[in-house]
Amino acid sequence: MEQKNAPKLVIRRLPVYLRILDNLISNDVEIVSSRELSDETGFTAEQIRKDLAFFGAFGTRGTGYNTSFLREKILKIIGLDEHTNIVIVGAGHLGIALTRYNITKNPYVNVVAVFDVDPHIIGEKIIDVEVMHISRLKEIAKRHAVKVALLTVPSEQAPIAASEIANSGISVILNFSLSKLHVPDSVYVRNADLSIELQSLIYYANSK
Amino acid sequence: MEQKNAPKLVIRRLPVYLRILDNLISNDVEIVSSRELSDETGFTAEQIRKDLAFFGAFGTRGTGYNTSFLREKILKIIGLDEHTNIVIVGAGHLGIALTRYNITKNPYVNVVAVFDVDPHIIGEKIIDVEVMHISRLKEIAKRHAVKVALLTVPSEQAPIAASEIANSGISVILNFSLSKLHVPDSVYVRNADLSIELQSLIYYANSK
DNA sequence: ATTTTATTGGAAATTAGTGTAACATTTGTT
DNA sequence: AACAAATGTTACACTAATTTCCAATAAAAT
Repeated sequence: MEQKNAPKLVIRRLPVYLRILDNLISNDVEIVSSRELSDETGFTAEQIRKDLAFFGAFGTRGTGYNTSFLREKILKIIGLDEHTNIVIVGAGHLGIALTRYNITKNPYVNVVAVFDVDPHIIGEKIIDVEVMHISRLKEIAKRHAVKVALLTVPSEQAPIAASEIANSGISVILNFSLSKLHVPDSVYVRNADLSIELQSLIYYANSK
Repeated sequence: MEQKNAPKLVIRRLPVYLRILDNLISNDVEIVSSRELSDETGFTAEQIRKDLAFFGAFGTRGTGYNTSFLREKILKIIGLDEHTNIVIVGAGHLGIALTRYNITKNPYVNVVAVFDVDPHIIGEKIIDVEVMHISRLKEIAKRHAVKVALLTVPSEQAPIAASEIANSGISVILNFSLSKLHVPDSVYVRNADLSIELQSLIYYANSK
């Protein structure tokens, strides 16, 4: 899409801007300056301008950024301008939390279904999303062109679930389990490991 | 503890090494090379050696690293050599998931209690951890010298909960809500924002 | 005992990213 | 027309992080 690869850290900041824009728009704010974004995010105004300028000139000099326009641009950059279909594999507490969270708070991502193996919960609904048996994963993934799976099963079951996901044609896994996943190169895995997050935090807690 | 500040990214990788060492030790593996750690983690062997060498010379040349010795060293560096007491504020699905997860999988961190305001769940137990009313937070935090709180309440309630946490003497918050927390400077907040993680992931999913 | 092989650890070079500043440019307002 | 406000662009220093290279060391093989 762009000539140069965007720095990873820039990509991580874009969703932060997006959220603030959503807030501003719902409060009928039409214009925002990099200074105001700085106050909200904690990043410096210069950095915010540079981040945005990396992808193009989205602001108007002397005025600031049009919130709706900037929001559209960021959506397009991230690739959220069309709804992204995802599935959640693992209907435990974490899977349920993520499902509800996405449905209620994340307007850009659509949870198509939640998968599990426990017969007691199959057929239940989490808000309006059905819990299905994992054997239906491939069928559903194909039908809805699912790109991303959130993996929230217990670590012991993660390798099997991961190979089912890979087999269904899904190419990106956000792995919440502790297990290292061995999948074909065509599948991109990002680990979102909450206990690692916590442990690295404790380092800073102790050095205060 | 050390002369220079350790790079943040090194600190984030240490828990990864720790987990692998735990696995190796439970399989009675006594020696591991940076090459083998590389295979497990995906980081390069050179980087792993450099990460560890930052804190001292823990390996023996020609051989590798003694797993138990290295584990002890890393625990000491992070500050996990003595158990760290934490609390979880918010007994929803995410709070319950994190509580169970820590109790069963994270031997270094001790969840003292879970707090909420919903009278229906107060007094219940999550495995062996009691759910208490938030009004008891200060008392419990003082008694158990709690350093860290995981904040898992809905975003609307996050600011109030955060000020209760700050008021209880806890100095580090891992914030899972979407809300930006305004707390005194003495409190360190780290945002663990799952939807931002997901959105930045989608950028990479689309650029494949 | 000597050579070979495996491996760490440290120095140096390189790359990536951030912070700061300066300033031309554009827009809106008075 | 003049002024104020804000972006976008460039330059540069600084810091963080990674990669590369190789000497030093230890164990294994001959």
